Amino acid sequence: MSVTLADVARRAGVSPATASRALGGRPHVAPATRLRVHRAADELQFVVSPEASRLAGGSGGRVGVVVPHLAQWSCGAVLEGLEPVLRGAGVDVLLYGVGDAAARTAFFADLPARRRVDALVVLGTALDEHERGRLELMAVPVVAAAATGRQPGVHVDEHAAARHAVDHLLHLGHRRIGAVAAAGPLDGVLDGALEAFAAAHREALRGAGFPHEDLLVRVGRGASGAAEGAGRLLGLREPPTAVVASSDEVALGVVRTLGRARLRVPDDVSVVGLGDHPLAEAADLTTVCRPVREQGAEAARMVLAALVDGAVPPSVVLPSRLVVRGSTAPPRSA
Amino acid sequence: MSVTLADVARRAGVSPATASRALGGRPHVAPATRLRVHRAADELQFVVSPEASRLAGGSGGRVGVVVPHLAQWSCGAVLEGLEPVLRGAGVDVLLYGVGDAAARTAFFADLPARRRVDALVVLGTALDEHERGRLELMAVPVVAAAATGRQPGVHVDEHAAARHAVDHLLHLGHRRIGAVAAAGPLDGVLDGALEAFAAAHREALRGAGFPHEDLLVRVGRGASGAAEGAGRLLGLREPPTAVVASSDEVALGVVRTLGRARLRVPDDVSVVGLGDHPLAEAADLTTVCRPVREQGAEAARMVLAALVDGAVPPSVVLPSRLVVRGSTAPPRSA
DNA sequence: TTGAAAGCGCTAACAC
DNA sequence: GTGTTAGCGCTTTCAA
Repeated sequence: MSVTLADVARRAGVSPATASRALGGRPHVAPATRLRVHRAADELQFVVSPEASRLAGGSGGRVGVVVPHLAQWSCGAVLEGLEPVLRGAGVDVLLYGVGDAAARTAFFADLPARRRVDALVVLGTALDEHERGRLELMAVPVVAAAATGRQPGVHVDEHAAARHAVDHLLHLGHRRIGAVAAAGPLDGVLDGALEAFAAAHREALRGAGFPHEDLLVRVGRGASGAAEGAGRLLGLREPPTAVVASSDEVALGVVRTLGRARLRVPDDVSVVGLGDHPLAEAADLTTVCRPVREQGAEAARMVLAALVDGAVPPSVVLPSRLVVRGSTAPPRSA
Repeated sequence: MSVTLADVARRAGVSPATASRALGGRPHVAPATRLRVHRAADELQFVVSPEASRLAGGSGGRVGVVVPHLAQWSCGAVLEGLEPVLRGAGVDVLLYGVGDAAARTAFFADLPARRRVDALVVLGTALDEHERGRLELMAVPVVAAAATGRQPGVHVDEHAAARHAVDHLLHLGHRRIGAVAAAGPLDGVLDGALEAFAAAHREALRGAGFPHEDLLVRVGRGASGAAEGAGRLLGLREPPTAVVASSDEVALGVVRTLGRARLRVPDDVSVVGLGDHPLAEAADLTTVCRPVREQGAEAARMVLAALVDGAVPPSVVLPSRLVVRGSTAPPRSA
């Protein structure tokens, strides 16, 4: 079969216990012995059996990541930040997709992660009361990586992000700033984010003393939602000179609809997105960058800490940052 | 501590051995006994310890997924297809990111998956000789889910995909069809895909009897690459009336550059992408859809099969499909 | 059909 | 510093 620790010990001329200590980096091993053991392990291409190790009370952490929409770039980006930190600390990363409702229900009903992971990271999705209760049953630390939310974890201030966008347009001299709110990059799951978006738009305009009524349109997701939103804004008696969208995806849809109506961006209408989608640069879209990768890394650090003392560290809110590109300009009249 | 099998056995009034058989669905257990054991397990909320189970020779599959770029939507989509199939079969999915070169080298050097997984799925990346050798050392089935490639697994015919795109333009009446080849959605890792793209473009034009020299430009990745590509095509003595891009990302960059040059899509120039990016619909981009999700699901089925009989089933090539949207039209003169 | 016993490969006390 | 001993929680012969 496979090479075992006993093999290594024999070859190094020590007992399994010593070999274990040496390989595990634990104290009370003479440097020379440690070296011999390591050499033997290398020669034999030994790798510890995680099952045996854990069963015997060893460390070997594993964290489960609960992901709603893997194909969503932001989830991937968070994972991309998360994974190296975790793996660097020697912990395995288990994936649990809860994309459709059925899978989600099944996950929380069966808790397949039970006894398989030592901690959980929940990406970009708000848990309801019942789900939270189920997770508690696992008795492992849970950290969230999502939009502003009540669960302990790493969040991004969606309200501030939206404010950045609107403030940028106000700063450029726009007064009538439309807003298209559609299910965002996280696909309606960050419901809180949408509210924050609406509130930020209202506050910013009201604060500047400009009207905001009718300037926010709520639409369905996808290309059709964006098109509808742009259409409704355009149909206004006095159409806005600028538009903020609840996500870059929506923003791109708006740009396209504008183009169809023979309106140029940014000459005729400015558009700002939210999220700094990988394609935003190619599309030359002004947007607000959320530090998604960093969010993942930070969440990873939090679980790591939780793995040590069993308690989840205090929540963190990461800042977002305006990225000015070519889709915004001062209004025509200015 | 946790509820153990022994607890369940005691409560059901049987021996651990019987409880194990009953819970494991193995034969030689009286129906009544089986029922009692299951009931006891439910009442105690018992979940087997995977470590102990595996250590003792039980089943409990785990497959590792090696992913180059998690934030790339296509990787996420493949994962989204893969994960439910695997988890549905009761196997855990472990994530191994090999994004940057360092992580990649480290992965193949340390083989951290060794002894931790029973099979491996490699997403969208070609392995070199050495890497393949390292993987072999793990002595587990490996299936690829990538572009056309030599490794056994699930592939997509990149050549055919590019042909769909060019043929569509030819069909519309275009004769001068430019091609912008940049590191695609999988970021240069599918090197083979780029060659297939170039070859398909050349073949299609040559087959139709049209010139193709100078009509293919190879550029760097990112927005600047796309811009450069479009620029070079536009700078030709006789610029193309249509452009195919090696990915939707690049296509969008081309569209943007065209717009800056005051050229309308598709009125002045048609543009086709490759990949059916989630944003392609919002951007109204004609493209070729690769069945990424299905690719993941199929790969999952292959590993599942491999887990049973230890051998990887024969490779599969999935078809791609043209998706006509608003970025293509007959040429002006037509 | 069921139970008893023997490990799977490792780590953690506790002796030396 | 190092070896010895005793399990971790399960599955699996082998006997009953």
